[in-house]
Amino acid sequence: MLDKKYNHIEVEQGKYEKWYKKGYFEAGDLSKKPFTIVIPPPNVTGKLHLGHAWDTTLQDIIIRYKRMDGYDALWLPGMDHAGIATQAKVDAKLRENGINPRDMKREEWLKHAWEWKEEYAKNIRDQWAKLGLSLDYTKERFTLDEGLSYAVKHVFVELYKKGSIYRGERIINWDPVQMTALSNEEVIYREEKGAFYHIKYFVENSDEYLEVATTRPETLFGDTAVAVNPNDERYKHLIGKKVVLPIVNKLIPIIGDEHADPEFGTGVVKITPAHDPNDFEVGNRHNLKRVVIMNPDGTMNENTGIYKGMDRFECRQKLVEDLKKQNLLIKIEEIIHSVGHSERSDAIVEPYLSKQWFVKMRPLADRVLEVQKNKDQKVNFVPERFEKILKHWMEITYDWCISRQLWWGHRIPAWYKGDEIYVGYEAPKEDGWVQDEDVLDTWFSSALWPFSTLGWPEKTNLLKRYYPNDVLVTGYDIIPFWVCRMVFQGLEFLDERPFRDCLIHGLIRDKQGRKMSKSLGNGVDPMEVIDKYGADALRFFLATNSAPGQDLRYDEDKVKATWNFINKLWNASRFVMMNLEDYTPTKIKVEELSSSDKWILDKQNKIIKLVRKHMEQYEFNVVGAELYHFIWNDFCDWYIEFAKINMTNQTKNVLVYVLKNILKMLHPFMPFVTEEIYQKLPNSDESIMISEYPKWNEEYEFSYDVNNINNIIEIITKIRNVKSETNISAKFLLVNNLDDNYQFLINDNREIFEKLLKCTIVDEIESDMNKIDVPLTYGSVIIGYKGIHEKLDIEKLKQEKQKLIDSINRREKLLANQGFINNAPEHIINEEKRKLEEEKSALKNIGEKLKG
RNA sequence: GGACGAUUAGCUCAGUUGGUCAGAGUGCUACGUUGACAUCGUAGAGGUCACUGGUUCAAGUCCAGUAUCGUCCACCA
Repeated sequence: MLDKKYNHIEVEQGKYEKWYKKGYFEAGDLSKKPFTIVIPPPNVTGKLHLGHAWDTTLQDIIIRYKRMDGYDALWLPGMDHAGIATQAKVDAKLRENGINPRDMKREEWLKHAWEWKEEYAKNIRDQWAKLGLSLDYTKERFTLDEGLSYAVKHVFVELYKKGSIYRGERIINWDPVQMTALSNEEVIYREEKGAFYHIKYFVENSDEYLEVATTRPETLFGDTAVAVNPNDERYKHLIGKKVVLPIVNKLIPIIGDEHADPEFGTGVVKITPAHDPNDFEVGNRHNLKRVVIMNPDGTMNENTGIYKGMDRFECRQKLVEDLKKQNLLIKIEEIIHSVGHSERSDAIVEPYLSKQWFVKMRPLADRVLEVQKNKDQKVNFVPERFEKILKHWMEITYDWCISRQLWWGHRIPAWYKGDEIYVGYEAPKEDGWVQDEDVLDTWFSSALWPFSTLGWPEKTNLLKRYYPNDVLVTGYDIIPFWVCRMVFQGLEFLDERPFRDCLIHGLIRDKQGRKMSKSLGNGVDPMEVIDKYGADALRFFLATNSAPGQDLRYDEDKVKATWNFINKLWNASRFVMMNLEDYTPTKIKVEELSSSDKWILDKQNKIIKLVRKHMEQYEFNVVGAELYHFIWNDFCDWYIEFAKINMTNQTKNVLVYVLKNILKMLHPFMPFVTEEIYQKLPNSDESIMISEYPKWNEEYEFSYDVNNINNIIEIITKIRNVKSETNISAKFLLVNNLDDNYQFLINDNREIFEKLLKCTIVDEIESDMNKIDVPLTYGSVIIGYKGIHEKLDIEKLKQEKQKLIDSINRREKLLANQGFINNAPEHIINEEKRKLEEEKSALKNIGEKLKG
C-alpha cells in the first residue's frame, strides 16, 4: 500500500542504480530497429544548469519512449574538454593555490587538467543520475580520449591533404588574457562608451593636415598608410603624397581605396594592416607593410618607442596626452560603440596579425546548402524555421580559425623544420622537426561527435548501426557553433547527414524573463529543485511548459503545481490498490463491462493514439496537457467516482489496466514515480522501463456507452450548476420525468445520480415542493426541493438572456447567408444549426425563469 | 541596417492544415472535510486574441503595414 502522501525523496531513492545495474540503459539488441541520440557533451567546467536539465530531459523522454516502443534505443553519453573554458578554470584554481600556471611545464600542467576533468566528470555523472537519464554508460566518450583524438587527427590530415586546411597570417581575434586566438563566434560584442579621437596627420612639407578619427589611437604605431576614397573630391589631389605619422614622425603614403567611406566620419582612414581586418585587406591591395605593435599579452612592443612595455590602454591614455601636448589632437568625441569581448575571459579582444591554421569553409558550406535542398537527405529542423539559421551561416561563412594557443586540447598534428611543414599522424622520423605548440578549437572535435563517438574513422559495427543518428536535441543558441559544423563534417567525411531530425529548444529564463546568467546571479540549480520537488516534477515541468522552439520561464510555482499533479496520480493509485484486496486478475471481458468501464477504455484508447502522434512530433507540451486532463478529469474526477459505485472484478481489471497505461505513458516524463507505483500493481513486468508502450486497441471503441456516460456527466454537471447558483444546500430530489428522453438513463443509473448528486430520485414531485427545470441538450430534467432557496439573480439572468439573443441573431444571419451554406462543410453547418436550437431552448427556459 | 521570435484571462503560457477554439495551470470568489487525495472536491467570475487595413461565406489563425519587447547577425576607421 502507498503512503497517504507522495514523497519524492523516498520514491527516487535507489531506482537509478537498480536500472543501471540491470543494464536497462544499454543498447545493442540486434533483433530490434536501432534508434540513436548522442548527448550534446557538457563541458567539464562545472555543474549542469537548468538548461542542461531541460535539454537532457527532452532526450531522455524520446529515448525512453522509443525503448518502450520496441526500438534498440541508444543514448550515448559523453563530455567535452572545452578548451578555453576549462583551461581558464584550471589556471584560476592553480593561481588560488599560489601557483603561476605559466611557470609550469606543459606536461605538468596537463596532469592538473586531467585531475580537474576526472573530478568534474564525476559530478556531471552524479547529476545525470539524479535527473534519471537513461544513458548507455558502456559507450561513454570524452572529446580528448584516444579514439576521438585519432578521429581529430584523421580529419585534420585529410582536410590538409585536400587543401581545405591551410596555415596563414591573418587578422584574428586575440584574447590578451588567455593569450590565444579566438574564432569569431567566441567574441561577444557589447555596446560600450568609447571615444573617437580626432588626430592631425600633417601632409609632408605642408601646413595642410588630414583629420583622422580613430577609436584605438594606440594602433597608430602600426599605421602604414592613410586612405581616402579615390572619388572623394576633398582629398583626391592628395593621393600619392605622404603624411607624417604623429609622434613617430615617419612618412607614410596617402592612398586611394574604396574602403574609405566619404560619408563616414572625416572620410579619412588610417590603415593599420596588422591590427584591423579591413586594413589588412587594404594593405594587401596596396602592398603595405604589416607592423605588429603589441605583444601577445596586450602590452606595447619594441615598435612603439618609449611606449614599449605599457599596457595597451595605459598607452592609449599616455599617447592622447602627448598628442594634446603637441597640438595634434583636434577633439575627443564620445561615442557608444560595440566592443568585442572574449566569451571566456571577458577581455577586450584585440584584432591581431598572427600565423594561424584555417579551414577553408566555402566548399564545405556549399555542400550543406546543396543537401538541404533534398528532402530525403537534409537535416529536418523542428520547428522548421531554425533551418534558416543553418542556411544563413552557411551562406555568410568565412574561413574558420582553428588553432588556439592553449595547452588543453588536441595538439595540431603539424611539425616544422625551418620553412618546411609536415602534417601527419606521427612526428617525422628524422631529427629537427618541432611540433606546433598550438591545439585545435574545441568545436573542431565537437563537430565530429555524432560519428567519432561511434568509433569512426574505423568502420565499426556501432558506426554502421547507429549512424546517422535519429535526432539531435539542442538549444537554438548553439546552432552556429555546433550544429552547422556537425552537418558539414558529417557530409564531408561520412557522405551523409549526421542526424535525421534536429529538435531545437529555447533558453531558460528567470521569472522576470531575463536570461539566466552567472553575472546576474539568477541561475537556478536543478539539483536544488530536485531536492525540493523531485526529478519527476522538474522533468515534467521542463518538458511540458513551452511550445517547441520557444523560451521557457522558470517558475517555481509551476514545479510545485506539477508536484501536486504527481500527488494526485499517487492518490488515485492508492485508491486503486486499496480496492485490490479481493481482486482476481483476469483478462478484460468486454461483455461483462459496465458503461463507465467502456467509457474510460474508449477515452484512453483515443488518448493513446493522440499521445503517440504528438510524441512522434516531439510536441511534449501537448502530450503533457492531454495526459494531465485525462488523468485528473476523466480518470480521477469521473471514472474513479463511477467505480466506487460499481466495484466489480471487471472494474478492478479496468482500473489496473488503465492505471498501468497511464503510468507507461507518463514514464518517459516522470520515470521514478511511475516505476514505484507500477511495481506495486499486480502482474507487472520487471520494470516499467522495459515494458511495452500502450497501443491503440480496436476492441476498445465503444461509441454507444461513451454517449451514455457523456449524457450522465452532462446531467450531473448541469444539476450541480443550478444547485450551486440557487444555493440549494439541503437534500433535494431528482424527479424522474417519465415523458423525457432521459428517463431510461436516470432509471438505469439511479445509484450514480443519487451518490454523485447527493439526492434522492423519485417518480413524482410532491405537492409541497418547488421545482426547477434544468435544460439539457436533448430535453430537460426536473429537480424538486422543499423550503426556500436564494432568489435567482434577476440581473444575471437578464444579461444571459441578452447574450443569447445576440448569439441567436448572429447565428440566424449566418445560416441565412448563401455564401456560408454553399461553401462551408456540412458538419460545420449542422453544428451551427444544433447550437441555434440549443440556444433557442435555453432562451425559452430563461424566459420562464424570469416570469417565475 | 538585416533576420527571426513574442504580444491571447490578474500572472505564466497552449492554441497543428482558416470553421467544437477562445483554452490550461496558477491566482481570485462562494460552498463543501463520514475513507484515494484539503498538496482536495463542486461551482463561479475574467479576454474587442497589441493596433490598422486587406483576402474570405468565415480570421488569434492567412497577407500587408504600425507599435512595443526580446534574440541573433552585420557595421561601427
